[in-house]
Amino acid sequence: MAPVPRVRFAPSPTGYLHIGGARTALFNYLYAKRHGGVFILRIEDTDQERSTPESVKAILDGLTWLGIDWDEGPGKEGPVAPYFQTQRLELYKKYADQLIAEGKAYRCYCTREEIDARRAAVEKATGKPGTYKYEGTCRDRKDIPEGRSAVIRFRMPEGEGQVTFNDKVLGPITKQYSDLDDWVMMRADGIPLYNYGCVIDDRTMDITLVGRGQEHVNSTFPQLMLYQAFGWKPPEFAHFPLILGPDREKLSKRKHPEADVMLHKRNGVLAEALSNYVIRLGWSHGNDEVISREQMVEWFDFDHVGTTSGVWSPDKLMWLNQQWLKMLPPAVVAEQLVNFLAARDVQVKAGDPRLERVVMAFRERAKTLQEMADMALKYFQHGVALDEKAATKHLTAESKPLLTQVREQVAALPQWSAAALDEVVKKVSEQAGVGMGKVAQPVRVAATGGTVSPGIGETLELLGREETLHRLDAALARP
RNA sequence: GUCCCCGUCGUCUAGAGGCCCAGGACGCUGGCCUUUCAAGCCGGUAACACGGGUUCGAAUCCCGUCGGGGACACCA
Repeated sequence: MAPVPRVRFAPSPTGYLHIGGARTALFNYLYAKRHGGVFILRIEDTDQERSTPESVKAILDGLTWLGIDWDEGPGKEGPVAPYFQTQRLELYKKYADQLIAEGKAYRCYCTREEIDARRAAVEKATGKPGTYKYEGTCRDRKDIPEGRSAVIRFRMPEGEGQVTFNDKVLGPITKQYSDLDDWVMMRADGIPLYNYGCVIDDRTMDITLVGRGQEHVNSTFPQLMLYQAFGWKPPEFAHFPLILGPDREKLSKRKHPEADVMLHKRNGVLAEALSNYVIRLGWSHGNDEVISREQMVEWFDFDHVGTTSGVWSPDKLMWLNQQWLKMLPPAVVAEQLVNFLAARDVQVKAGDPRLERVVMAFRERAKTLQEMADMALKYFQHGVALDEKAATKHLTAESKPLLTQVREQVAALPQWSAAALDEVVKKVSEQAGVGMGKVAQPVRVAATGGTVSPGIGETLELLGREETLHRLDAALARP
């Protein structure tokens, strides 16, 4: 009987939720849901300088917005709590002591300055960066130098050897011992470093599979050494391809503003669309493009996670967003549109019947809620400014009599509906013996100020009788 | 530089030896529809990095070259 899969997302709270992190979270989440497992959120806040409570909140908010809810983690204390690394310090100490007692780790009294100097010397001598490896100065040190604090280093086994693991995405990957060194597990103040804290937590939280970005494949090896030293069976590993910016470098907060999940929310992207887009970057299910959360849960697997990094494409995100704008129930979209209208000083109460009509009218024209709000703006305002060019072209001496007819007939309409309004335009143009455009365009310009809008009946219906008549009159009154 | 990973249309990808002179999607583009703009529908554009093997047969397997990315901290 296989144990219940337990996976985790372990962000460090040093900023907003990153797109790459969001996808890592989503992959893990889907894997858990798919296999009836548990999705754990662990906060790796051991970087004292950079971790902030605001970042924790930002990450939680981002995940929540995307509909990625955790089974255990902050606010959802479970059997292996706590879920903040800074609250698990005794654990790290306990296991470090054990390793030291067994001679598999040791205290190192070299100061940071000494190490830095030696590294600089080596790199200067070889002329190559990244070639420094800790010499093992304190490996067999017996004395305890006065006035010096000690970090704890892992003791790499001597001699030939290699570490291998079978990645669920990449396949077997191997590293020679000789490429590793005695890395620092814990600082003098008892705060663990990533590779150490990560292993202790994954172990003590009963994680069965570690899914993370490919930037972590190299850190898997020292981590594996630790499992070996403790005699623990390591979890499975799955490394996901990176997401690249337009410059083909790893999407980073520094260089790529689009790395911010919530920026997209602010831009009017739907959570459904963003997660749909992001999951297709690095994973596929045949030719399917528009994928619901339910389908993701049903279909997700590591077999179809790709091995190659993907480039962020705003075009496709926009296309997907519109697909979702059209697929979601109008009421759902309307609810979100309210905020975007409010930001434009249009106060509409959620549930206002006009909202859903706006959504239906503009979801085929807008790619984002942002655009939709811009387009919808003038339908909620009183009166409209006429675009000069459009007015000059369409509000002419020839068109005005037609406009007047339309005005009279719609005023008398018993039912203010798009169909009835369209019928009026049709009738007027037929009677005048002109094409529909000859009537519809002047009406459109009068009603919206410009030449572009949804179907004319739809447009007038949206405006309402009172506002329509007001605008038609205003246009007619124009010299 | 060292180590690790990767290499199918501009981009995201399907493809697990013959179904592929390579399919879908975005983008771009021609047309249809049409009261405008969209949306929709139909069509076009464009790729297996290169060179060697293995095999009756390779985008798919192996090797090399080149190219790209990632990691090389008392960050995560």
